[in-house]
Amino acid sequence: MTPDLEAAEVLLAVDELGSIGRAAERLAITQPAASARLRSMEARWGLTLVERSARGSHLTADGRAVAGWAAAVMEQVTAMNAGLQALRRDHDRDVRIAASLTIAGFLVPSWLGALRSQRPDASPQLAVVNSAEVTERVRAGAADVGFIETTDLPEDLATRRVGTDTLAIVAAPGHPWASRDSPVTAEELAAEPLVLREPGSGTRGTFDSALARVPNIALEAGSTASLIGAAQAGIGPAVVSARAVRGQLDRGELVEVETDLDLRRPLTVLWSWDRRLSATAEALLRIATVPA
Amino acid sequence: MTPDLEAAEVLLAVDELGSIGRAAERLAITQPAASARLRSMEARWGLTLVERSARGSHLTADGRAVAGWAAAVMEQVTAMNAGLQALRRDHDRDVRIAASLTIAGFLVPSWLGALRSQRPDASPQLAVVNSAEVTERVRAGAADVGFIETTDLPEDLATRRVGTDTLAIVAAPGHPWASRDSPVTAEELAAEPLVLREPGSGTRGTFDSALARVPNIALEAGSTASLIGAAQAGIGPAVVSARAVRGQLDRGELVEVETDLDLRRPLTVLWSWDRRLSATAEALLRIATVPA
DNA sequence: CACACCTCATAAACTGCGTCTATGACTCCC
DNA sequence: GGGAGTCATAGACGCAGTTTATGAGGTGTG
Repeated sequence: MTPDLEAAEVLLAVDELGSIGRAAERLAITQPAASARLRSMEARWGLTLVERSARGSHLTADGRAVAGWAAAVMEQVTAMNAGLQALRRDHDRDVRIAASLTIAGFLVPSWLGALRSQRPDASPQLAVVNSAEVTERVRAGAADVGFIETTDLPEDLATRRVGTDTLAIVAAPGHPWASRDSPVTAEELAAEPLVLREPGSGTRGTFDSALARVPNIALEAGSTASLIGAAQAGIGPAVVSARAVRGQLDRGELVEVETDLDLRRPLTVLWSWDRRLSATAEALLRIATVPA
Repeated sequence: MTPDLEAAEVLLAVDELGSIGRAAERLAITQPAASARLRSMEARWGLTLVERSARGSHLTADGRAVAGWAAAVMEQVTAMNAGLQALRRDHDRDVRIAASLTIAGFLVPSWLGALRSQRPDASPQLAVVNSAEVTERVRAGAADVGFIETTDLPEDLATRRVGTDTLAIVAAPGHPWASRDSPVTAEELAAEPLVLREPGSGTRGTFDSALARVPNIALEAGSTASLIGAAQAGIGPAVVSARAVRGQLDRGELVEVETDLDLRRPLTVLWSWDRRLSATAEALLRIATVPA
């Protein structure tokens, strides 16, 4: 089901280096091994991805398309690895990060990747907790920097805006709202049974205050994946971070429903005035607060 | 370097099914195998991802974060597989798709994934060629549907808007433009040596006509990856599809430069009036033209 | 024009990882 | 206290992918 990843790595290396042998060297395997990986991938799919010649190898048109997809895969894999590495409770860490689930899921791994390339020596530590707990940890010094997605910021901590998260209302393609032309109003939203995160989460807080009413609950769940699954299953429209459903929207598995409500919320980084940030923490801050 | 993918699959299945044994069943392996995969992943990273109990297993907080990242990875893998499958020159295919590189790279695989889930029997065939060639193939009947990203549409074919692609001007963080507050003007763009796609590509065509001048070339390359690499290396600002650099922007490896120019362009699907579309082709069309 | 140098492919042996079968320990619940 | 579920452990097996060693083909050069 999930093969070819090593082969895809070879493909990318060949694209960059122009030769199977040098690609092998880069990946620290022998040339026949690299060759075999490529050949088995080509055989599996019945495609010719690489044009071999006596003066090196270059990708075919198909190969270039596949390389593009492979790069996207590798990007996610790298992000996951960066996240995993940071999740490890380590001895000599450099930056202790606390982040809420949404930010940890969709932004932190990218930042960690960038941090790692800027400062290979850095060993960040990541804790994934809810927004309130993030604030608490930063205040207590258990985390050096914290990332939250709530609108009300603590007064006693240093804050800086790092971006915007937009909530999306998404419905299965068969849902009546999927084919509306007019935005859904707050009244309608309050009347419809919805699929929501649990109270206490930043996502839910944002939605509740934008709605200014008590929502009607079809299902409450703690993980984004569950919400998405429920919406797809037709249990009801779900309210989730737009970033989390980009794939499903592109694929037409879910449809975004327009609304009157302002569902944007600032993403904020927190740190304590009292403690000075390490150089690594400052670098992370700089990466995160890139001029959007 | 790229391990744990099978372990990540187990993790996702455990999250969904609540038990290692049932996860194993879903993945068509035995329970000890699934257990071993998980344990080796946990050992590798020094984390506890799954809380085992006599009444089943559920993810820890760390596990939930990892599962989110894993889902993103699997999504890309699925997209790549769908693309690979469609790339295969097949005998009994159902829809022959032609798409330009940008669309093939970032949208088609998602659509194919959705198509596959709607019509598991479908066997789409994908050709990745430039915009002019796409039109030609549809006209000649060598492709059933074509996707292009140029503004001038052929009069003799049926067309429908499927979305918008926005070009982004991106520069390395060290580049002077990276820290500007004012948009870059057409004059400035024309004066600066830029990293661009080759003439004839849809991307280049859009840029040239928006610029309405002859650009100054720092480097011309045929693949998006090369452009990105060149921009990161500081050879000059690059002009690429915004979708292609989302990761680099999030990670702060590149910075988007604001501009006066309108760099949006419609994405269009083409087909021939003469030939009737297969049911599968129609389904694909419906997926692609989801109400944005 | 021949030789050196690069490319990639082939062949055979080996290593080891991951899997399966079989079993056991534990917890919960009736 | 038995039964039904959970997951872990142990040992044997099989095979996939690797390495080393070699060969074949094209390119360029003195």
